[in-house]
Amino acid sequence: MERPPKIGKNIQQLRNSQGFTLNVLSERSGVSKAMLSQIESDKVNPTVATVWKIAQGLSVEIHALLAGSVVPKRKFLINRYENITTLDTDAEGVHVHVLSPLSMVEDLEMYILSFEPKSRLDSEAHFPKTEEFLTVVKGHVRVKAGENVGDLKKGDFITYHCDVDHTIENIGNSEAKVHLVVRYNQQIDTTL
Amino acid sequence: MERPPKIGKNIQQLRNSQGFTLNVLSERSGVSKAMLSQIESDKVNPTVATVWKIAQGLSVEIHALLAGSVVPKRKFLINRYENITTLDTDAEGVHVHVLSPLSMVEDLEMYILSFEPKSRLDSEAHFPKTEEFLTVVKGHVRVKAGENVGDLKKGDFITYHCDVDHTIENIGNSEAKVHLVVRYNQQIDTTL
DNA sequence: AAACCTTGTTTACTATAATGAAAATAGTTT
DNA sequence: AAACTATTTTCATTATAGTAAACAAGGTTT
Repeated sequence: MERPPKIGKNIQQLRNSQGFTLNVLSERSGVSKAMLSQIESDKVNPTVATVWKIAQGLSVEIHALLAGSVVPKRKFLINRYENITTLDTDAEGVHVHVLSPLSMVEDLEMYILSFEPKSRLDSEAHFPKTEEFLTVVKGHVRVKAGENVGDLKKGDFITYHCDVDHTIENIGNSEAKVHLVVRYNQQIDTTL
Repeated sequence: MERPPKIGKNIQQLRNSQGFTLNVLSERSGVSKAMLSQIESDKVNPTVATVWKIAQGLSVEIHALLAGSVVPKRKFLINRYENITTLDTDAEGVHVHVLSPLSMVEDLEMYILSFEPKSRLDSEAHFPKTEEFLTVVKGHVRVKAGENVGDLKKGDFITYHCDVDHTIENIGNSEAKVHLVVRYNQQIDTTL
């Protein structure tokens, strides 16, 4: 996005798709229909509060209205096993395979983690709102996130927030392997 | 988010974290420092265009500034293998394990797909901007997305947009298994 | 086709976002 | 601590977002 987003079309499209008239949306959102009309034709420069009220009336996130009409780039990227970068962690016996090359996706990272017997990976609290999604591919692991603990076996799935210290450890006596998705919600949280 | 977002703290925090003064940010963004000061203390109700300019000056997406200060719910949800819902698809020999229960995550879905020999899964074009991230856990598969084709073996990773018809098929003579992440970018696209 | 209704636009006005300059506050140096 | 500098806040003014009411355009009904 190189210039301020034109949100008029987005709003109009959403309004029409839900079959709302300007009057209806005006009632639902608390924004005058005159303003709605002008916003839809990009004649004015609405405030955040107004756009937010419109989003409420349309039952969508404000992001949906601000999204620029960017032509989707059609992606088709293969990352071969032999090309996958393998990080050796500071933790003994833990190997990290980075599936998603950096900048492939804005806010998602995917890894395969392999744990030798009795090895563990300690992570400090990430940025607020970061969450991890872990699927056990092989073996037995224990996941701790803050106060919480869970033992998992092959095929189990867990999701947790990682704004607290968390660890993954191999509790079996053979190699363990997990598939890990980390989502960075780069939203700023002021409550911390 | 139940009321219009208070963006002042977000901006101030980001500005400070980058070591910018109001003057610097004013120059970088083209917004007067007086306005910046008032916005940061939530005394005014800025325009979308203004907030967007500030985001530019801070080198972040506008979304980062609008994010509400919601207290993060700390998630720790385990989905045991035996409880995982298994869908039998219309496709013969393809089994879908839904790792992430619906509504666990807004816009991410995770699956383990198992393919008996010679089986395949055809998917129609999803909503615009949907992307899939596939890791081969076992066996050999061929992925097609529109014009593109790729053969993958265990450990390979691929990401592709799926606003076109796409298929995943087992091209080996034993069971194949893949880990699939689907991300629904529910942003509105006006160019279609 | 005139009267009526429904939906969207334009107009006149008010409230307030945005600006530049001045005042205040905080932080350093002599 | 006074003098100086850097940073933020307040003030007075201008530009414009937002509103309510009138207007215009399209479609139905009688």
